[in-house]
Parts: sequence; C-alpha cells; structure tokens
Amino acid sequence: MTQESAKPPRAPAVTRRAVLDAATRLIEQQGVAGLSMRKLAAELGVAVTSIYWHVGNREALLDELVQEMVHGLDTLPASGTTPTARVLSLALELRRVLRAHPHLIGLVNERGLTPAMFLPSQRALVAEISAAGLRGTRAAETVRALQYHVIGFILVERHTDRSPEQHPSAEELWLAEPSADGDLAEALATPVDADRLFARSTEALVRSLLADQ
Amino acid sequence: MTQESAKPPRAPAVTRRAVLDAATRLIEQQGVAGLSMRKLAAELGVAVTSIYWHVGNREALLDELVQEMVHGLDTLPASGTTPTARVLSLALELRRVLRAHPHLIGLVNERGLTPAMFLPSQRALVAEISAAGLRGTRAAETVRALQYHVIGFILVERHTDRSPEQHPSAEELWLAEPSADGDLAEALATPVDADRLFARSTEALVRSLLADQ
DNA sequence: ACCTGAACACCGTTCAAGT
DNA sequence: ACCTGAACACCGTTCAAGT
Repeated sequence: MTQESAKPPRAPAVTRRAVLDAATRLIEQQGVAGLSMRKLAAELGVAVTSIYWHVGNREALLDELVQEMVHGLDTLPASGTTPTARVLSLALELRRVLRAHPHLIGLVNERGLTPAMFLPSQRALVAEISAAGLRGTRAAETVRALQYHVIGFILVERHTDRSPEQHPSAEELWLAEPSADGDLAEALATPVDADRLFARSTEALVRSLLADQ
Repeated sequence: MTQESAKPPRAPAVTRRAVLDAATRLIEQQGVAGLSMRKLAAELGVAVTSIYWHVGNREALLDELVQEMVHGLDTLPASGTTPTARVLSLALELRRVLRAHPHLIGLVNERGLTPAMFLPSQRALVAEISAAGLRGTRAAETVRALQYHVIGFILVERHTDRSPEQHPSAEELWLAEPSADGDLAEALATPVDADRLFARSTEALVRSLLADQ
C-alpha cells in the first residue's frame, strides 16, 4: 500500500527491510550502544538522512525490532512424557528462542512490553505445571521461578559472549589454588559449557519445583 | 603522596572522591549510558575539563568504580547448620552484595575481571559444597549453577527496577485470561515479590543440586 | 595543584532542496 | 518516492592558558 505510481521510479538505494537487517547485525556485533545511525548509513552506502526517511529515527527503528521480537515469541512446543521432561523442554525452548536476540530483552522491557512478550511462554508453562498437579500460588511461583531462571541465564550468557579474555582467567586462578579437592579445582579451571550447564541446572530446578513437599 | 606544598593552596572545588560518588549516583539513576562527563560536571558545579584532571577520562573513571566493586567482594559468610542452609545463605548473601551495584557487573566483565571478582564467593561455595559431600566435576557444576542463577537473577532484577509501567500489564493480561485455575491466574496477576521469589527458587535449586540423585 | 574556555571529532536529528 | 548536504545541539577529549 505504499508504492503506487504510474511510471516505475528508479529503484531505491536502500529499503526499510535492509535498514532493519543492518541494524540487527550491528546490534549483534557491538551491542545496542554500538548501533549508530551514521554507521548504519555508512554500511548501507547511503547518506545518514536516508535512514531517517525509511525508519523515522533511531528510537522508531528499535521499536520496530522490538515489535518483531515480541511477535516472534509464540507459544512454545512442549515435548516429552513426564511432567518434568515437558517443563524442562519448555525452558530449553525458551532459551533457544531468546538466544536469537538477547540484546532485545532490555529494549522490550524499556518499552513496557515484557508481560506481553512472555505471555505465550507463561501460558505454555502454566499448562504443563498445572498438568503436573500444582495449583494457585505455588504454581504461579513455579512459573516465575523458571522464567527468571531462563532469562537470567540468557543475560549472563550475553555478557560472557561479548567479553574479552579475562585476566586473571578462571584457569589461572583455580590451578594456582591450594585445594583439598584437586578434581574440583581442575573442573573449575575448565571453560564453562553453557548448553550443558543450562540443561543440568534447569533440570535440577524443575525437579525440585515439581516435587511435592 | 600527592599534595605536598609549603603554603596551603585554596581548597579544590571538587575532589576525586566527589567525582566518583557523583558518577555512582548518576549510574544508579540512569544506567551506565546515562553517565556523561558533562552531566557530571554540571552536577558538581564545575567545568567539564576539571573532571578530567581528577579522573583522567570516562574510561578511567569506570575502571576505578570497577576496582572498588571487585575489592568489595570479599569472602562471603555462611550461616546455618545444614549444608543446604549454609549454601543457601551464601547465595542470599551474594545477591545482597551484588544488588548494591548491579550496573557494574557488565563493566567488570568488559574489563576482564569477572573471574577475579567471583573467586572469593566461589571459594566460599566450594567449601560448603565440599562439606556437603560433593566432589570433582559434580561439585564444580553446582558452584557454577548457583553462580549463574544468582547473577542472572540480579540482572533480571536490574531490568525490572529500571523499567517503566508495562502495557499491557501482567495484571491486565492474566485477569482477562480464560483459565481453569482461577487462583493461579490471580497469583500471576500479582506483582512479583523479588525477595521471596529469589529465596524460594534458590532454595529449590540448592536442595536439588545437593541431593544424591 | 587545580580550574577554565576554545577547539575537534563524533553523534542524533531537522529541514530545505534536489531528482 | 527517495536521496542529499547544511546546520544544530549534544557528547568525549585535548590543549594551551590561567590562578
């Protein structure tokens, strides 16, 4: 509903879509603070002011990326047969989806869209947790505990992903540590396997939350 | 070792300490991105360039705040009698300490000081987890799971603390939700009690991680 | 020892002007 | 319909100059 002219005008040098995609790339590489309108223009080979014609301004550009992320979070599919397995599968799936755009979580929140964004995954969690036999306040606390756990893990991971080499490193520190348990020190000197750590810790949390007690 | 003159010169308009404190205040209120040298100067009633004399530049200023935070994280005190209680007390204590400067966590990481910063709390966790009977890889995974859980929770909390009112709010969404479990929906429409949620979820995680399995 | 203003390169944004 | 350069207010930073 935007282009409707008698004669085909010359093709635009950039499109709204190209701007959004380039912005996404910049944010992934350098974080939200690293997204500048001038860098964007340079990358697209166009004057800065062209960007403004396509997306309004920086804020509106981010608004649009946020919208796309919020709409991208549909109901999550649960898999597995036991309640624990199904809830765990939801947590794994939520991490998988959020990991695609970890930088946008903060932007979504700044724009007041956090509840809307997480409603679908909360619904899915509610369904499985209810099926597991939890009710009322207890069930709600379980939903929230899992949500915080997953989002928190993603945020920590984003930090780790964007961090330079650390000095002194965990390896240096723990190999130099006088310790009763040499195996433990050695294990702590090893790089973190985020996938494994998330799977293990989340399973532990889910088991405990779903246990009767 | 810096001021050593025959006659007492006029008192400085600002001090290094005053700059650091004002910066801390600005960061707490507006986040790291909200810290500008010019705002800082305005707040202290001095020319921008004076700030540079005291702290070098923006980067060095942040370096100093990071140093203070890293040194502020000493060994944590564990309390309680059972292993679960003692490990849980460490997690609560770590959250308490980190909550004082949640914005600095990212800065510490950017500067490669994350392992150094968390070594003391890792040591404390190692001691209690070893006392609980865990060894080697399993113990290391437990330490890391707890560390990620606590840091993640803090990061989520920071987002929440700095967020505007959300539209639509969780309340609106869950009260409008057709649901089998009315109590659950009502509970999810209630504001999150972060202290309680953290205590509950962390206890659940600790119990599960320390269990034989 | 400490403060100042001028100056520079950067940024987001607006606007009048082009085609 | 789409692109452009000039211009403005902001930012971090350097420097020569003051007291």
